[in-house]
Amino acid sequence: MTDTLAGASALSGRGERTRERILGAALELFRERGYDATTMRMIASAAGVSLGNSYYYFPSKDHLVQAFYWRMHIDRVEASRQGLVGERDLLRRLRLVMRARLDVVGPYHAVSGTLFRTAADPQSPLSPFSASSGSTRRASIDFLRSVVAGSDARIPRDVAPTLPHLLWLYELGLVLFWLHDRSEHQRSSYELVDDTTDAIVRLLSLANLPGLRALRKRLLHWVSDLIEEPPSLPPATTEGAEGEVHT
Amino acid sequence: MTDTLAGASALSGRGERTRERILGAALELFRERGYDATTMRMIASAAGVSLGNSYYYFPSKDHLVQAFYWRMHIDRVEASRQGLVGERDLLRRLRLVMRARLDVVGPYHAVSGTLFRTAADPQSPLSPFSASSGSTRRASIDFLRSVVAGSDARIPRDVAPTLPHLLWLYELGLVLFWLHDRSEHQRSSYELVDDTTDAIVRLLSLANLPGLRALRKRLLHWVSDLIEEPPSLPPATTEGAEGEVHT
DNA sequence: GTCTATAACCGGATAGAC
DNA sequence: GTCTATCCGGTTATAGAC
Repeated sequence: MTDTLAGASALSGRGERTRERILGAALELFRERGYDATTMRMIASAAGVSLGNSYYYFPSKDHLVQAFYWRMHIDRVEASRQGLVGERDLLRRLRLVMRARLDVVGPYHAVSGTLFRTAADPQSPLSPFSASSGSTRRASIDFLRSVVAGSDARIPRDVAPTLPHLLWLYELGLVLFWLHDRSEHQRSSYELVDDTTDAIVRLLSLANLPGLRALRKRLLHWVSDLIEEPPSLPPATTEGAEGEVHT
Repeated sequence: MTDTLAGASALSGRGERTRERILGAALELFRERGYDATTMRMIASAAGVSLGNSYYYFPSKDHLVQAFYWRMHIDRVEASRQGLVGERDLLRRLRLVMRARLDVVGPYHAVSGTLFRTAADPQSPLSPFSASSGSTRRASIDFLRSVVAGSDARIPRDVAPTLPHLLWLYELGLVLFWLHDRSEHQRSSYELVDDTTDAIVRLLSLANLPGLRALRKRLLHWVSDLIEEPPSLPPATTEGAEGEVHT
């Protein structure tokens, strides 16, 4: 139950539209003025609602960021849809979706550092690894799984189940690089996509080489350590008790 | 001039002691209650100074975190000193200093996520890549250079100049893993140190293999992209004009 | 359930007097 | 260098309207 908030949830038509107006105003202001310089009071007035009402839909400023992540996921899936149809080559499919990933966040490059700030804290609900990021995380991993599954590549049996998680981690690293990318239009990041997707596909085809088998075991071990779902919370508590960090 | 603040700077004896009292109180409170729950008012009163006076020494709460980073660097160098004496084996030297890195931050594990939060923003002066982190960054890289130089390992000519930077990046990744490490006493992170320092030394000895030469070029290219000193600011401005993100 | 309006609290940051 | 007073914005609380 810590997890429902990402998407549209169950809101009547009117509420839905209000929520959308607030989120839209927020994202626009974030892009224009940055995160810190955008006050909740501004967002409310730009959306034409009261401050209190903003908090009705988004319990905190951070929740707007969470909604932003979800939006980016949706947009990215949408942006890749066309290109994926009929494309069976794994390299091309990976390149496509990773480029799409960068495309959708592109307009937010200047703010993204600040937006991701909170996400860097593992204790924060906004951490990509947290329970409350679960829906976005799972949706992303599922998407990546479908990207692989839709290709004609043969994936080694033991790698297959972990591969989507690995790709998700890779994507996280990519975004981290992108954040620090000072080249114009983040061209470097796009080049990095080309280079690394290529490397990934190569490594996959080499994974059966005896010399790499040990390394592969190691890698899978470490990834599972990191990716493992956090221990489920005691069943008693129902509220969003994420560890009282944000007091 | 954006860079002086990390260490002790030029303060009279009294100021020096006051600064130290404030920093000490802050770090203690951070460990005990976490970053967010520790208010500047608490820090000031624990240090026996007024709120305003705290701000005289640390222009923002973030600056306390910057001082924390510097302190960690110092402590880590100190913690490694003994063990490095007389040790010429590169693997052992690396393992030693990386373990020391984890040792010194250990007591801060619970808070570190929050402390590193701001650091995740590339625009923030606290970013490890920023100009104002320059002194700590350079000191760390210099230290790593000395760790390599003090060993009897032969480093390929083209790798040698970049190796300290590479190790610094590796260390960053290590700390990132450590942040998310939920094993008791972060044992996983220590195992990761053992595994990866080993891998690094192996890779170094293999770097001359023809198959790896292209990969090496690639890697060095990407690292230089990331590590490159940010373009120096226009000479006119003297103040800490880091990009007005924190308003 | 959706929304407004308003006041208040709290903590980071600043101004300016001593 | 040190203080007190004040501002500003995220957040909460309340009380009530549609």
